[in-house]
Amino acid sequence: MVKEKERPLRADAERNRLRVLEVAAEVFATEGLAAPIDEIARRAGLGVGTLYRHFPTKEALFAAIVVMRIQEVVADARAQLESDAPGEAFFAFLVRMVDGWRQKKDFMDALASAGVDLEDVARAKHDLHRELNKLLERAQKAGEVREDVSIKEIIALIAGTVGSLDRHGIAPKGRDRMLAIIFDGLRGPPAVKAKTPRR
Amino acid sequence: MVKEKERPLRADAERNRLRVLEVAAEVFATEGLAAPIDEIARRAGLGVGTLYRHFPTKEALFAAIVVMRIQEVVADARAQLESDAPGEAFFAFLVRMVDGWRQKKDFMDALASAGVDLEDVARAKHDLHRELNKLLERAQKAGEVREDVSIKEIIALIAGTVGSLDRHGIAPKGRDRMLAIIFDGLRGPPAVKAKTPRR
DNA sequence: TAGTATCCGGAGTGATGACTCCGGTTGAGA
DNA sequence: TCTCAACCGGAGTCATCACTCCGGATACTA
Repeated sequence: MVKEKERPLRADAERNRLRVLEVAAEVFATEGLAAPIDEIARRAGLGVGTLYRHFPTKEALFAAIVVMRIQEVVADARAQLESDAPGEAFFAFLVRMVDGWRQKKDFMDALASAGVDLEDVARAKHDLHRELNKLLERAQKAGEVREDVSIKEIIALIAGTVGSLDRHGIAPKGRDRMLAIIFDGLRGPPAVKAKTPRR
Repeated sequence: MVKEKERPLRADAERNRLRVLEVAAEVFATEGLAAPIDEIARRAGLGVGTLYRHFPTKEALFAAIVVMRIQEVVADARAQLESDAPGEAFFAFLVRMVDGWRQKKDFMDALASAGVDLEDVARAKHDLHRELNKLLERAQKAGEVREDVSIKEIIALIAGTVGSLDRHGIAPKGRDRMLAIIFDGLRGPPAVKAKTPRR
């Protein structure tokens, strides 16, 4: 991969780039990935041309946002690694992940492998898995989380649940119960307990 | 609502109607709801006109399939009510629901309130909730499932999880672990246990 | 077997939306 | 201040789809 000589963006260009990113993040979050590019341009007060100069395709724009979001989560995970209560840190992190993702359809769709698959996103996802795994392993070593589960499964569980919340119109109380179920399951033993015995 | 005098469909019409339903179910299941109508018509060996005569809109066609699917699940739930092991019946039912829905994106999208919202679908969903609730309450009375959870939350939990499976590329083993976590959580007590204590 | 209500096929229509192109504008170095 | 590379705006292009329309084909009835 040849590294291009990068000239700093002109002031107006830089300003517009950030504005597009900001507006697009909001629009995708509320309207979903199906939101028209023209709408984003309109809300940002820019022409579509400008938008396409900064991000060559809609997918690229979306990917940029996703990478941004993932990096936020990674930073959060790193912060939790400072905590000296592994279990608490782990579960608190999951709760924050749920709150942070709620109503961010864009991110939900994307964390999954479906859809966007650019190099940047792949790298960000890799980082995410690595950091979360640290958090998980620490909690497992402390005996606070069952041993037989992988971070991939936990992400799927949480992401799926978050996605379900608005799709099924679940109220905050329901959300708490759903999380409680998952958390209890995560704490519980590796289910050595046989299937519910027949009476 | 005025009831129309219904004349039985002509033989060829009836045949085509069923064929459309069958093909559309398969196409939606594999390609998702975004699959073009023309593609369905092509695979069914029919013109689009024929298709639109039987189902006035794409949404109506989709709704018909969803109703069909829900009715299958409802029938399954009713069968489980015959069992004399409430807990086992309940969990076995959930497992079958997961297997049945896997890779049926159409159904997944639709069970959620988002999207289709025709009367027929609403009624079918209502039936589904009613029957599953019987199954749940029976299991709860038998002490096999925690008391504080509603059927709506369980459906959201299962639907979300199923949706996650292929989006996150989870292998069968991972799926089993995810289900084990949820099931353990469902069996466990209403989490009276305080938050993980700080050391 | 003829007559006709019903049904079929698929070209055509209109709407939508991603993306391009280029004449006009602007920031910043000399 | 002058100059021009870099940037902007948005009308226009092209592809995709849901859905319509109507001349021709087909299944029932008498």
